[in-house]
Amino acid sequence: MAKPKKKPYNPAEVEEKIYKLWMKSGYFNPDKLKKTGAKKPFVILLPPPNVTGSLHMGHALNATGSDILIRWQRMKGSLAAWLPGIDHAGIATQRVVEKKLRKKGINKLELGREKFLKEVWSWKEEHGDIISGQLKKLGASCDWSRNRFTMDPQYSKDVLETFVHYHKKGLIYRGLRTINWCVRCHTSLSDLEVEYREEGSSLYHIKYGPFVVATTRPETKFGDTALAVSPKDKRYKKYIGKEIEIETLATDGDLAKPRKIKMKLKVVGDTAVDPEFGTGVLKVTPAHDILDFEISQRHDLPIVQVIDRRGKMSEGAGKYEGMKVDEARKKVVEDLKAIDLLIKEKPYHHRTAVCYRCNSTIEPLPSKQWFMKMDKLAKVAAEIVKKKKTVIIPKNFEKGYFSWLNNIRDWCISRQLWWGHQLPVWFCKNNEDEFIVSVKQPAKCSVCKKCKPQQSEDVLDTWFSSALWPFAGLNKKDQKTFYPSSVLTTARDIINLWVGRMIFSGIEFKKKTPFSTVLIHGTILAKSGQRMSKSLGTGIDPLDLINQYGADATRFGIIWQSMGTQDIRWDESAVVAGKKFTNKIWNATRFVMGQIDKKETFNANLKKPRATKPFNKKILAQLEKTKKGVEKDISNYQFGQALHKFYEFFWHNYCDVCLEKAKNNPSKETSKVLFYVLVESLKLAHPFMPFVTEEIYQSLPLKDKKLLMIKKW
RNA sequence: GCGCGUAUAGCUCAGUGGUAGAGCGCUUCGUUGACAUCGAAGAGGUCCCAAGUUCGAUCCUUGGUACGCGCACCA
Repeated sequence: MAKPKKKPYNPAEVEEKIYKLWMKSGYFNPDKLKKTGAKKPFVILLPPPNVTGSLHMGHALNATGSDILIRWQRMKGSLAAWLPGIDHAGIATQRVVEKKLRKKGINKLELGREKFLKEVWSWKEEHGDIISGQLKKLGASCDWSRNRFTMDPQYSKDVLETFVHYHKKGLIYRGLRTINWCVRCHTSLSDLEVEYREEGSSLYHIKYGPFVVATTRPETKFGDTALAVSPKDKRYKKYIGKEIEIETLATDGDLAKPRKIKMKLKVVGDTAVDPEFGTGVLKVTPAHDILDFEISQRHDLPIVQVIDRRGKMSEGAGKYEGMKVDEARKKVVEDLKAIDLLIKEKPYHHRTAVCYRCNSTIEPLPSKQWFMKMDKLAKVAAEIVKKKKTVIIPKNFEKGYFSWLNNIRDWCISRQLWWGHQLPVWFCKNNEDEFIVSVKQPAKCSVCKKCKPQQSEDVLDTWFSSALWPFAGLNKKDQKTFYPSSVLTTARDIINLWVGRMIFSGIEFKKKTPFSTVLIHGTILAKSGQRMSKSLGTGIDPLDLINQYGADATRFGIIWQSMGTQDIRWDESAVVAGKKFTNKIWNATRFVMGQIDKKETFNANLKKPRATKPFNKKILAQLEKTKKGVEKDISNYQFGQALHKFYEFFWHNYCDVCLEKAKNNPSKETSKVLFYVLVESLKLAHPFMPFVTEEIYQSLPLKDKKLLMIKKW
């Protein structure tokens, strides 16, 4: 006779049901948790994923770590609160919606700001919950009743009030400066939003009168307003402060006939110039290079713009006007060669600035933008970490943090986008540069006393609003309970972009650092060691893993590989191990239940049974040791180590030895011990593998049992 | 350029100043009572290289090499 097939544990049948059970219980919400006697807040902020995002391995790693901490603390009796939310992600979202409209043949500009924003909002309504749903699939026990969006009315109000606050304090100003301009997104970017890409290019040596200048960007030469040398450079000392006459490329006349023209250029001495580089002479092009702009400010040099906002040569470039920058470079080099001003061309490895969102070239351009003065705030942010009010784990990231803060420039906070928090700035219609800063629209202009001022078209940098994440949009009572939070777990690439800014914002507005610990987890890489990315085809979708192996197995697989804060070369075999392990727990339970008298029920407050038999004594001792080890590891954020300990105990001590012994020595004592160890194991495993443990727990013959999720640790 | 990290089994990684470990994979054997998503047994390692400290180094020190990452205004 054929043996009936046994059914292994099937996560698909269990997970959704269990998540609903948790949601229905309300214990994700600390208000409800309070009724169980929980008092001491333990708060984690979910780094708000972009509204455009969908769950990737980084999110999954981050969320699993946070969920382990939150579930552990909840079981330990803390008032555990995991506050989720979504970031409006200015540039990213605007791009997505623009693309979508373009496919339908709709142009953003034709549509107009108001209608475009309507489109973005409806896109948000449609997509805004996707990532929350994916986090739920992973088992994340966030307090969804407090789900925030960075453009919720209250959140937006807090953002605008922050702007007004800083402006009143004199920390926000408007100014014309050369800033990073993305020619595709058509907006300014902060220094932190610029990334660099290695590119082979050329270093051109060009004749400038008595000098030779080495540059990678000959096409910007029409915007030169000086030459700069190091004040210490003996070769050039005599020229400093003088005007020299040079021969250069003319911008007028026939494009086909390059010719020379004479012009005068001032020579300045500036310490920013490295005498060792190139020829030691720098052409100062204030409009198209940020360093050059700074030099121009120190020496009071004029700014001549020759490239426009589309990345094309502008009027200042004369006959080259309208050419794309790359084209112009080729042509200018050709022309310089033709008139014997190009000395040589050397291959050169160069790092080109690109937009962190769209990856296209950044063009430094002069533009009127809003800036935040950073010197004082940076000092505050550094102090907090120096004094260990906030501890960054691992410690070596502190170095980068400090070096960023020590060399910081003012933060460009305005963006030329439509999607975001529109600046609470109102311009007088009769005086271009006069404005009023106010959250509400002023009824009458206080400058000209006549007009109805018009709001600035700009919006704020997304990171300006994310900087307020630890408290913005929360009501007063919640702020009191949930600020400051406990641990922030996040990826290393946003330490400065986000974490540092949250720290000084927290001090500015709440007088306390927003979190005592920042845990920087590793990065999950492809097995090849490459970065996981969709475009490289190296990405792994955690949802595929969940569908194939179950959420518990996926979490197991991630945590199994998370040893401390090391990067992870992703290996799916760990998820396979996780699936086997969930099944092992499932089957061990079936065995234990078979050992127990069917009519017997246990008190939910199970006491440690007395053991006389050696193997029973032994397993109880091993359990205690494992508990201690797991507890210690979780406290130290060593999630992988904790999971390995539990695995070793459950599989190799409990199942391989203890259960086998029990087969040959059945007794009342043994079954009591087996049952006790099982229940304790479920508790230990729950933060790591919440679904299967809860499902089993619910099936146990326990009187007055509640949820494993809130079972006392 | 400066800073940081990593190098241990076929793969992904733990670990320890004194016989080297796990998961996955592989080999052989084992299916009538928890589990074949299993059990038992096993193969598989110059612990990157060199020097130093030490009675003893995979571990500590120094110097290399390789790979990865971060920062910077070298035009």
